[in-house]
Amino acid sequence: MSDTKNRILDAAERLFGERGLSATSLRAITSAAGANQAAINYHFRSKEGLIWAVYARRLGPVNQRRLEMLDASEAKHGSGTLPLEEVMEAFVAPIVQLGPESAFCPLMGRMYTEPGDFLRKVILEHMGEVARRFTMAFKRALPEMPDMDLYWGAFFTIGMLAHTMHGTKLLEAISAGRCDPADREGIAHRIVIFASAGLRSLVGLPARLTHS
Amino acid sequence: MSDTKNRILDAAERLFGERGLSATSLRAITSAAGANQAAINYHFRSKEGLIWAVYARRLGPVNQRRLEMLDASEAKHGSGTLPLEEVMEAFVAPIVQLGPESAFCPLMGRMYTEPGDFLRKVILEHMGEVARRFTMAFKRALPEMPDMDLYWGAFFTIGMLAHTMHGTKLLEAISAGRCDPADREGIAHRIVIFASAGLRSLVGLPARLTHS
DNA sequence: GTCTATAGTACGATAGAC
DNA sequence: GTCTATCGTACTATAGAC
Repeated sequence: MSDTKNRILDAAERLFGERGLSATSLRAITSAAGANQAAINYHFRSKEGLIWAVYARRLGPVNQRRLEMLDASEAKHGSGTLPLEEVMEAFVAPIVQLGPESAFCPLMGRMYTEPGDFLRKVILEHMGEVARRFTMAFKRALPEMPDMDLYWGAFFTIGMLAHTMHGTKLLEAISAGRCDPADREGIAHRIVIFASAGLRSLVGLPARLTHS
Repeated sequence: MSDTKNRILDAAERLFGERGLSATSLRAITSAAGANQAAINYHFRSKEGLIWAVYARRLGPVNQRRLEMLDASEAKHGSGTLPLEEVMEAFVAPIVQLGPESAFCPLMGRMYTEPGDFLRKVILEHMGEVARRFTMAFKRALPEMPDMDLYWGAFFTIGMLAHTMHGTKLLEAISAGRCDPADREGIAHRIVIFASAGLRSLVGLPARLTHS
């Protein structure tokens, strides 16, 4: 792959993350990459083609690592029940540990909230296998849990995760700078603990809706 | 307030929510509102002025309701410990129950993730009082909890909430349409239960980080 | 594979009549 | 308070030389 192509991908990843997809012009990207305006059209055909390539370059490895960790957990526990925290960690750790220095994090965090239909195709293409495998795994980890509660819990978990990936400026504001966003292992563990406890708490929810 | 001004606000709220802030042109807004291009400049001075007005119109009432519910809870329990679920409900319910028909929901959901510095000023202006009051309330609900864990938990809770506000298309995809996003009371209760359990689970976390 | 040059369109903002 | 008309700028995409 040409050097120019990679420089464009790097610049696009950073600028898309900082300014959003629609607010980032191809001019700004080629300028930051030290490339010519026409290079994007040559290498990626269009702005959408570039966006697709930016996501594809990072999502593949992250999802591969997720599935590897899940494979390891399933191999370890045979056909028995899977520990919820282990499944959750396989889902959470590979993306959290991209690290705060990765320019891809804000894009990962906005993957589900960026407007436009185009990103949906990216999600469908890249997340299908992960969604299937982890849905099965969560059911093996919480066999007594009704499917509906599990769907809600997975939805909430993805929300926490996306919000955390997008950025920790809000966390620094909330904590007046006392929480350390660079501690990726701590973040991953906190998400695993919080989401696992939250997921378990939804079991048999209707009976508990009377708390108020 | 003039009729045109309100029609512009309604159209802007809807289009900003559907397409994002930077991808929505003032032309599209005035066209949808049946107003003249120049009307936005007359009423709101600029695109940023319009965005500010769109947020201000909805954030005020939501945050007022949050504080009212918190006031009621504090009045009920005197100077004692506050029930965590009650504080959480005061924070969550007023925004969740905007209802899926409210065009403001996606904007609320992207409030923390839309790129650009301008929205930060909106947040600072409108969320300061809520942040102060609820930080104190959560500490009263979980007096034994270290501040740091509480900040993390609040951060995660805001993430779940924002993600849920933004839209439930992902939830419908996950659940194959079997979860009902129109059941706002059910959503609010699920968030309250999930986030409260998650928050409690973070207490004394370091000792439990050895699970893996 | 990289460049220059440009077509064709859309943008935010404003001036000035009514 | 609402209109028409327009300025100046920025955009994506492409054609065609090298």
